Amino acid sequence: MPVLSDEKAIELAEMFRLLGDPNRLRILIETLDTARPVGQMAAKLGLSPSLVSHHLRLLRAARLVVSERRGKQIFYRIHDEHVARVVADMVAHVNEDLD
Amino acid sequence: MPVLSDEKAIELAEMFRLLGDPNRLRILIETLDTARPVGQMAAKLGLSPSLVSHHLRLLRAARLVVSERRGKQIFYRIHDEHVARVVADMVAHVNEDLD
DNA sequence: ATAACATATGAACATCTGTTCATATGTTAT
DNA sequence: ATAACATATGAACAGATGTTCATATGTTAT
Repeated sequence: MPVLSDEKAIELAEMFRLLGDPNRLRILIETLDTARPVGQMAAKLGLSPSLVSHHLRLLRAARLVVSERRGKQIFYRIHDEHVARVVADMVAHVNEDLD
Repeated sequence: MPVLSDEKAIELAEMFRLLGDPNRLRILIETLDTARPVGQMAAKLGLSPSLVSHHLRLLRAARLVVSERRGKQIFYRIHDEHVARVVADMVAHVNEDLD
């Protein structure tokens, strides 16, 4: 992890920033195991479909999730395994507070 | 990655949020390979010592870095390998934009 | 003790960000 | 075409956040 260009740092930070909101993070986590439609996530998480859609737009623009239409619904799933690992590693870190 | 409690989600998001600022992320990355004093990082990154100190306080409070005094200076280094891996994985994701 | 150095802290401000609400777009039925 | 459903979009507002500046604390020398 040597020198990192400022541009890369900004791009990286942008990714992390998107994971930095509780609701947006919960939405992303929902897409980890399988593709899910907006309404289902909204219902499960107790959020308005509008809010979930707003968050998914940001996650999609940052290539953290991908979308696919199936009939009336639009399914979202995680973009790739790297993103899943990022979340998993942070979970491991948080669960390590037994100091 | 099944169900995640709301409290855990908030704690997780807080970690990611801290990595979500470019300057704060660059500071954290400086501490990845070895412990570094505040002034050195400030000089290298072109930031004021005050700003670096503010950011390090947040990173330290969130247990993302640990500090150690050596004489007049205070050295900061990454808290553990999990955090380092989180950053490395996200770097891998960003560098994968060859779709 | 005083000076010089290194870092920390608090307040203040401008900017950014998540959320809500209303409305629009697109899809599948009747 | 119309209705019902699913998601998207835009504006607007309240609250959060990064940065600066001034000042304080702590450390090593003289």
